[in-house]
Order: sequence, then structure tokens, then C-alpha cells
Amino acid sequence: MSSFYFLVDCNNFYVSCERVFNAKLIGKPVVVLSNNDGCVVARSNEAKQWIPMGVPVYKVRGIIAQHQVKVCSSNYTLYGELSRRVMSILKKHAESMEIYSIDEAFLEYSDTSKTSSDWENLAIMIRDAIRQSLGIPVSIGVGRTKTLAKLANNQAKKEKYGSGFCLLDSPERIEVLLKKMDVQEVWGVGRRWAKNLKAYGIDSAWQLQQAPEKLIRQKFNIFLLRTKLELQDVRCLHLEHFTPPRKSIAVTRSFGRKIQNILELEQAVASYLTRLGEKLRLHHLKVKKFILFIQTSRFSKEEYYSKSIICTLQDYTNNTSQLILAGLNGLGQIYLSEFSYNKAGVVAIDLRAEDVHQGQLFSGVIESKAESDLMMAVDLLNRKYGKSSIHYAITGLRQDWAALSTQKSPNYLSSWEELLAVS
DNA sequence: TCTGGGGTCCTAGGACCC
DNA sequence: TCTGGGGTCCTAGGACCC
Repeated sequence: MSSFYFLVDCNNFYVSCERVFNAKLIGKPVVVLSNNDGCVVARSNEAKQWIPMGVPVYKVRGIIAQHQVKVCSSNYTLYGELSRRVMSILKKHAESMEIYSIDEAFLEYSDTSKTSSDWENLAIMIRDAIRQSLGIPVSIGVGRTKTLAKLANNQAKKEKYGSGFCLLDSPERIEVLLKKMDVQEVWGVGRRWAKNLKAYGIDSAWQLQQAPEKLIRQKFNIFLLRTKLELQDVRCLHLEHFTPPRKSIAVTRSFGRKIQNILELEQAVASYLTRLGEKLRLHHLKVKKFILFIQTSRFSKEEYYSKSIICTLQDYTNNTSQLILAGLNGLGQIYLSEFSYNKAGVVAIDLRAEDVHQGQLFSGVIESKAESDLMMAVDLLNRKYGKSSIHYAITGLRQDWAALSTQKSPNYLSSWEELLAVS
């Protein structure tokens, strides 16, 4: 007998986080918006009936007003902090655990003598522990494979007045659930593949489980084959106990308005590279190459332009001035003055741990201690006195091209100035 | 007027090399 | 004039996830 996986997933996580600190949001329809205040990225149960996931806000302004839906800008610092607390509670209840995303974790239990009701009691205990200490509701799906645990979790979330728990411990239960589930609800099957699968007559999760291996392998790929096997209760994916090293780190943003002027574009690129430098230093990484891209809006009627360039540093670095120098050089090569841009970004690739030294014998660039000390001092001051207290002049003072975030909740947990006052 | 951001992995085509 | 086969790298794009 193999072990069981519990997939614990926080319900409407961002909305639940906002509710922890603002009781007025409880029981009301609430949505949380993306960075740019552009799209809806989380909805409370009350809001789900009217507002689709991912919809641009301007399309649902009317509905928001009509039903008095509360609107929050996203506050990732707050969500990250609450996530850390959820995970530390889960860890106490698990034999081993993998943090899968900001609001989900897989727990593994190998005790095979437990009955169905033992598993349910364990799940209820975990759920109540998190609700009581943090006020965050969770749903729990249980299965022998990760894919089945995910699917069980989907089901647990659907049961409106149920326990938020679903267990798949027998072939009969698996069959009943898979027959109810559309193939697109399976973890790893997105919109495109669902459409292709349906063209082969595979509409439900059950039909995918039953589909010939040869078809899946030939018309799709090895990933989907693995998913199919996991639906058959054959374990292909295991718990990942350590987080693999990052392969890329990105800073990309849409602007609050369109930019045509290269000077403003330079400000944006320099700002993003400043942020990239901070992220690199935070993760103790250095970069040799980064992708710089600029693009016009995909939704605009005007001609679409999207161009990227790989900027190569002389040596691995996390020094902001060197990043900016290389970035501005790259920007000059891809910028065309006839377009109005709505987004830019930088993506660090070719990363290396900070402590690996491999000097370039002939490059003549050996990073001085003075330079890295300077970066450390800048990071320290910006953490202490707030973002961009110290910054490069090229990043601009006004930044009126930057996107807005108008409904943001305070950083209740991570900033002394914004701590919740109890009177 | 206003359509997110940050990841992973795979594939296909062209350039170039032997 | 005939124009192979296999490898790598680069670039762009597409699929998926949260």
C-alpha cells in the first residue's frame, strides 16, 4: 500500500487574507485585482456568481456597482506573510510536505492502517487549526496520486455547505468522481488541450483515464500520458522535498498609460532593472544574461510590435549600475520611435549563486568590494525608509507612466507604520 | 480610456559547424 | 552540377501552472 497525499488549498486565498484584517468584507461579495488594477484575480464565493475569473475590471464596473461588490487592489506582501503562517501550521501536522504555491501544499501520510473516517478526522483537525489561528478557510483533497488529490480538492471546493473535504481511496469513488469531471478540470489540462482532447471524443476526466496510451502519447506528449496514469491511481509524481534552484527571475509590468518617448521607456527599464538587482541580491544570485522586452498592446487596433533582446553582462553580477548600463544599451537596439508601448520587462536567465567566483581573466572587470558594499547599503536604506528612498536618477522622479494600485490594503503584518491599531 | 505578473517545460525553424 | 546528416545554439512561440 502506498501513502496518501493531502492537497490543502486555501479558499479564495487573496480575498480570505483581506477579510482577516477587514471584517466588513466578511459575507459580502469581494474581488481582488491584479497588480495593475487591470483584472480580477480572486473572488469571494458571493462574487463568483456575477464576475468571471480573470475578467478586465472595466468590463464589470456596472455589475460591481449594482451588487456593491467590494474591490481590493492586491497586496502581495500581506498574502506572502499569511501564506508563510499557513505553511508553518501545516508543517506541524504533516509527516512531509511540499509547498506547491502561495496557497497550496501537499502533505504526505504513510500510515496505511487508517480508515476513511480516520482520514476525514485528520483533515477536519487541520482545517480547524488553520481557521482558528489565522481565520483562513481551506479545502482538502486526498488521493494516492497528486493528480487525484488535486481533483478531489476541486470537488471539495464545489460542495457549498459540505466539509470542504473529499477522499479518493477506492476505485469506485475515483470512477464516480472522474465521470462527473470535465477533462479540463484535470490538473495539467488547459483550455487548448481540452479542446484537442474533445476532438478525439475525450470529454470527461474518466474518458482521459480510459483513453489508449498510444493516442495520448502520439497526439499529445509524455506529460499528458503521466497525467492519465495518475488518474488511474498510478503514482508518477512524487513529493519534492527541496525547492530546485531558480532558472529565471522576472520583473515585468504594464504601464499606467502608453509610452512613446524613449526617455520614459528608459526610466521604466532602469526601474525594473533596479528591482531585478534587489531580487537577485535577496536570493544571493548573480546573472550573466537577461532578456529585455518591450511591446505594444495586443488589444489595441494599432499594429502590434513586440521585440526582445538578450543583454549580456561582462561577468556574473547583481550590481544595479551594470544591469542598467547593459539594459539601456539593449533598449536602444530594439526601440522604434513610431510605436506606443504599454509594457516592458526584464527576465534574468543564466543565473549563478553569488558565492561562486569565476573571474574573467581578460575582461578587466573585477567587481570591487566597494561596489557590492554600496549595493548592500542601498538595499538596507530602502528597506528601512521605504522603497526607492535611494535610487538612480535615470529611473525618474515622477514615474507618471507607472501603473496605479488604488485600493490597496495596508501591510498589517510587515510594516511597523501600518500595523493594525486596536483601540 | 482601462485586458496582471511570475514561473516551468517543450517545440520548431534557421544559422552555423563538422 | 550534384546539395547529406547530425549536432548545437539562438530565437520565437506555445502550452501549462499559480
